[in-house]
Amino acid sequence: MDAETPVRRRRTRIQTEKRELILDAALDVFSQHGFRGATIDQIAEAAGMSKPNLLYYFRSKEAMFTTLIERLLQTWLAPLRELDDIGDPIGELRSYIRRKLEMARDYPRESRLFANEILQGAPRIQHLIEGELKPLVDEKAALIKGWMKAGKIARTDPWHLIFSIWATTQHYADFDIQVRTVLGPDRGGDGRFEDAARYLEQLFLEGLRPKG
Amino acid sequence: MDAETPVRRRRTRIQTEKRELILDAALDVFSQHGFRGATIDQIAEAAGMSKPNLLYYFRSKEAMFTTLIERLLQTWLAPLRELDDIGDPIGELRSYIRRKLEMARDYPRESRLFANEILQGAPRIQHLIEGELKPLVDEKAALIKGWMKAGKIARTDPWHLIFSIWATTQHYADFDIQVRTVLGPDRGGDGRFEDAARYLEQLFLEGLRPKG
DNA sequence: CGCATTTTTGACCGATTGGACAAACGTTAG
DNA sequence: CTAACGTTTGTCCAATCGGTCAAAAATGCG
Repeated sequence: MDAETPVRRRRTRIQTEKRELILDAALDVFSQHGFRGATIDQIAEAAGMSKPNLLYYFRSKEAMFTTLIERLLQTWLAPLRELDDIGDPIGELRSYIRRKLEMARDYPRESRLFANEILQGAPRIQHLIEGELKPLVDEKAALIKGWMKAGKIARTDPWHLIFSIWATTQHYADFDIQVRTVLGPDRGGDGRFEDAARYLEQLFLEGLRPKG
Repeated sequence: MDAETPVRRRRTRIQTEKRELILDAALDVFSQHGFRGATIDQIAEAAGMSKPNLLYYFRSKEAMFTTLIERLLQTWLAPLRELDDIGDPIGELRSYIRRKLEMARDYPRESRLFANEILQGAPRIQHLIEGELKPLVDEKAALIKGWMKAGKIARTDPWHLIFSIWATTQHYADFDIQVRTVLGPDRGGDGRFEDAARYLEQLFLEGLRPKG
């Protein structure tokens, strides 16, 4: 039944707490070194416990990873789920971009872990991309297409529009080192996310052609 | 003197050929599994030779990787180097975006290898980012800033503009699996790069706000 | 308290890893 | 032919890996 915990029936308070502790440490290590680059010993040390103790709460390294990434995907897709037909389309897209950028700022580990998995060809989550992500994107693409037909936003490809929002926002988490290095000590500080937010808003709404 | 080959003075024709063969195989394996995920045995098999034979041409796994990524960075930055003040600014940016997208299409292995390294915090190429990439970006950012002052393109942040071009184009190499899965069998075929090119041109030039 | 259950750990194991090394093989110039 | 040099490989090694296991420690419970 339960493939992750050694306990069949019910989950102890300690088990719940320790599992969360381990998952947090595992997120640290996995996001920094990838699945193969991470070792159970590293995760154990980050969690402040012994290796066999980790394997008491998770049956394998793989189990930690899948538990982590399945949970992660949900929070990662939440902003897209909230995209709906209530407000005005431009405002909806603007706040979606803003929320995705905030997630890149506040949850860079999650973004990197996801990026790492996709980079390697998504060997462990391909079924989730097909079964969850694709249907959601198709649904939202249809919504966006409706906005285009109604003349609310410019006509273009909704799928690639979503890709470009993902790419530009997650770039600030996944390529953080490069961004900060290129921006330098002064411009690469905490303010870089506000700069990015301002820039992206202009890019997506106005483009680069001069107004004159 | 030469830290990579076993031969001090000169490089044989066989050495030159075999080193290229190995580097190509190494690019395959490294780009798919990352540095730690790749094994010398995998590279050896991909190159059709034995493991000790590999280590005759490259003193270590690390030597293969650094040789590969240092060379790669040059070709990867070439399109940005070509950005200059000759043509009109809009056309320059448009062709830069097109060339970067073509590179994502034609050299996905290089893109993924680079992305993988940056994701892990660029432990092996940080000096290149500081010493080569940053100065180049600063130089081109100044060029773009001149275009803005001259009213040739809209005023915005040149650094983040460059980031967004990198992010959107490389996304089609690095997140290829996700892109193809989400687009589905029909739209995710070979035509996806033309669709992306059309979309990105509109995004960067016009943005999403309707013209009416 | 005493007993059962849960939690923790030291010791250990087989497999895989990057790499060393010497011997064998191939090639070429004298 | 043969000596010298470049190339290739079988074998081996220490380190590290994910994971097991039995026993000890802690905890909960009557």
